[in-house]
Amino acid sequence: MEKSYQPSEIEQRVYARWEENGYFTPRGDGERYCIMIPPPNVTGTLHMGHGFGDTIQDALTRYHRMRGCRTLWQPGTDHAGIATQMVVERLLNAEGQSRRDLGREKFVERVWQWKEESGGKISQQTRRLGASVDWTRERFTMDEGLSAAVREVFVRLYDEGLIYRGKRLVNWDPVLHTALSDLEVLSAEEEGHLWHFRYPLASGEGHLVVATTRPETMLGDSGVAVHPEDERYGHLVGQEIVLPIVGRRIPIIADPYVDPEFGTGCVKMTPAHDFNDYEIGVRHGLEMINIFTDDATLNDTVPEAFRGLDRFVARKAVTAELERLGLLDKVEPYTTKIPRGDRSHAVVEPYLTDQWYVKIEPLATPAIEAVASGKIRFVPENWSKTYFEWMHNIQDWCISRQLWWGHRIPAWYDDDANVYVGYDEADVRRKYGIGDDVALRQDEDVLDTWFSSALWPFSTLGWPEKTEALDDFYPGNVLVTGFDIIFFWVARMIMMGIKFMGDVPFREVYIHGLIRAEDGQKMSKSKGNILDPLDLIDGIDLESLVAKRTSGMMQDHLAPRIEEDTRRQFPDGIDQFGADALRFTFAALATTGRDIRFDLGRIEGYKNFCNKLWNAARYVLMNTEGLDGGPSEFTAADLWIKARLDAAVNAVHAHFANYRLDLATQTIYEFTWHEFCDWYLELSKPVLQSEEAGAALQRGTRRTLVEVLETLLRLLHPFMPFITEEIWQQVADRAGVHGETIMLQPCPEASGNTVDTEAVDDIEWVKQFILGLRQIRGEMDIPPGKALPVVLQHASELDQRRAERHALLLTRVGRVESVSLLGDDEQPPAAATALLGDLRLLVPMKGLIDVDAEKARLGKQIDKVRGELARANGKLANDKFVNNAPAAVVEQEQTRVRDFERTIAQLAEQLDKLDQLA
RNA sequence: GGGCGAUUAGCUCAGGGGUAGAGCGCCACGUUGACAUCGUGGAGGUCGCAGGUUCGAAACCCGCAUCGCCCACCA
Repeated sequence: MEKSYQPSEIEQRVYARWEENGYFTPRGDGERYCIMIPPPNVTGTLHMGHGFGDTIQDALTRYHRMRGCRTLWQPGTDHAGIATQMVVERLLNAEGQSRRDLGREKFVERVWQWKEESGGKISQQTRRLGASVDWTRERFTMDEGLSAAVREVFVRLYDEGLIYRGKRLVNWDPVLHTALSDLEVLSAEEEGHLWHFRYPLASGEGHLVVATTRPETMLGDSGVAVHPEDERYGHLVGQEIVLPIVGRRIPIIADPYVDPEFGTGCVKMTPAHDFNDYEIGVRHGLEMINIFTDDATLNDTVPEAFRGLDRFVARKAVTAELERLGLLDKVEPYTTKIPRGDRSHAVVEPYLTDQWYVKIEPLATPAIEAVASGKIRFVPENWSKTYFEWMHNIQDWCISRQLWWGHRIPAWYDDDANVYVGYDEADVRRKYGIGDDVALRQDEDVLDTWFSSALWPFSTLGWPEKTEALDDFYPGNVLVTGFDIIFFWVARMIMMGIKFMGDVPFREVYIHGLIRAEDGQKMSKSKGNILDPLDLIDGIDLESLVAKRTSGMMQDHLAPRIEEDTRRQFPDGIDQFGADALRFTFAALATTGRDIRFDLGRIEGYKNFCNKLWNAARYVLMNTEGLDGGPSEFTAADLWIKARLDAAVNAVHAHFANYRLDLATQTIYEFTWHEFCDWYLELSKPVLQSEEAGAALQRGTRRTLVEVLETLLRLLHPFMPFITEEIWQQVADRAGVHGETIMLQPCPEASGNTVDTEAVDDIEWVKQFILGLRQIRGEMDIPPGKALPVVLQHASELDQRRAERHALLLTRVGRVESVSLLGDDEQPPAAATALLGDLRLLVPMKGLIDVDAEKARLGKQIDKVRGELARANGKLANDKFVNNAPAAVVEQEQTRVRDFERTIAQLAEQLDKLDQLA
């Protein structure tokens, strides 16, 4: 074995072997276990969020596979309609072309081509993480099979009246030229203005003042609303306004929506371009005047002078014109929420168009019930509140998008604009009895990407065909995802799963946090603070990192700043940490909080942990060569480490059951480093290296070394698959375990052996003994190599027996030169002291130890214990405590007081002795 | 406006009615036969603030402050 762990040499070779041998495919006839991967964008690259989610899912998958489950982790990718289309359009633009130049068919071909080019990338990156997904079942949301599922769902929902087409106000993205769902619109506060305009009354006498943040929309006004009980305006309701510039007569209406306290209490109504106005407009039969084109430039319904103007240009023009007319009352600075498309960042326009909708209420009701009844459990539980909050206020889902990349809507129109929905044109003709003489053309629109994602838990398993896979793996066990897509995806899968499979798509939803940069900022390209999981695995030099972070920037002016920050934060680039260290870090950070700051210190620490494990394995291998099956005897240390291992195994199982992977990793780390390496390996050395220990004892220790290591590797494997496989291949045979791969070995279970408490207590005693000496050594500046004579005072029979029995350990590990007993009537020598209960360890000074230093040390210890004693005594002096606290607690407190007093007495006595010496 | 969360060691975070924890960092010492990617010892905290419940609160309850997120939204 290499002297240190070199991940790069191992990982890719090991993964290739797993994949070639088909280890990721479900096997056996154990209980079913299934996780559906949240499909990443097919043209995307792996980011920290994927790394995190994949790590959690892989740990769960490997754990259950090792527990004997017939396990499927279903992989695949999403066509990501808007995102992908935008990327390809940008590529085209760089070539000086637009998608319109190409035409729909050519463009879609081009996207497929791009998908083929880049589509494998994220899958390759997922492999680098060690993800044990079943690649043979990899799916893509636009595969033929999944597309069939989409059509099936659409047709069935339509036939049931749960999908309808309607002309309504939608969120329109004037840059991408498509409708968006409510979820794809992000509102943020931006600074603007509030304009107050005078609208003259048609009677010729006076005016009303209305306020608006969007002056240009006044060209589409079809009313002015006041509150019904507003006495200032009551007499005007029913009268008319002459809309300035346009000259249209529009009514003054009364509607309770209006807040009389705000502004003047008069609101201009633009029902075709504002969601609230639309509602009111519908109630009052106001005219819906669409003043925009698809680009959000003014159309021909407005006065000629304004036609063709962009909305923001029009805003200035309208304001100027009203001012010229003397109708501008005032302008105030005003901060308001501006809705923008989540992809294009263009200001979204409420726009009247024909779109397809899913009638959501009938689907939402059982989906709410599924969570309320506990059929689906959120982890952490809190997220169910978020889910309910949204589901109770859910609106019909706009599913049509005016894009070219996606699932084309299976609807056809005849020349009279009648709609027919079916699987394909032939089906439509059959279904509706339409002859070949009638021309049909298919709807131009595609479906929202999330429509196909919503079917993922069953479409990937072959639905609507009745497949074995569906029987096997629906419903899945757990969905692992970030909270940002609970609405987009989780809720919709639940609705569709219940609707079409008659059962929920998964039993549990594990929601994890967002990975943030070290300073708590969101990682983003424009901030230049992105960490690429692959760079953490492979390492990257500074120049490459700078180039990567500053290239392809949307805003070039940020580049120098990013370069500077990057050079400061990573003067030497990023080290190679390996996939195991990265995964372990993710798992260790998977706490219940919302966001996770990625800490480079942690990954470095866990890389060291890999190295620690590697070297522990080297030690074990060096010492177990030629281990035979002869008779074995076990030392107390052997029995102790097995008991500790059992405890760790049990804890890890419990933590998995609660999805507390952070605690699971912590348990393993603690056991591996601080029990197995720090103590057991050290305690094994005297046995293996000593001539006195018999062959049987040595064999027992060697056997224990290799068996504990082999078990530990299996326990750790879900988190660190590569290094554990690599070591296991060399260790397994010696441990008497045979198999092709650690992946398919059983997960460790506690041995079920009753704990040998005598052995465990002995070793704890030995540890305390050695720790006491080390403390003296450390604080007294005694060279660690210097063997110390130790005098035992107040040694019980048990102490004496232990000292004899474990003399070898004390000598070799504790560097004890000799152990002698002090008789009750003997004067103790001047010595440094450590306490082990009643037992006093004395290290005679003999010029070794500085008296003043030891006095200072004892004084410090006494102070510390006195503080504790005072507190405990305070409690016991309190009658209320003594009378009310449980007896066990009181008793415990009394015991502590006795211990403290004894300790202080012993230390004080020792201090006295040193004082007399002076 | 409604909802959710956070506030614990220098940093990143666990914990949770009865003794304040980890990793990293820091200080000192160390070429001990796995490992200097290491070992040994050490320093370091009034658990955001103020009330309440309790014999006992860092933990439970109420309020406040600061930070963050989600949803809705007054033109």
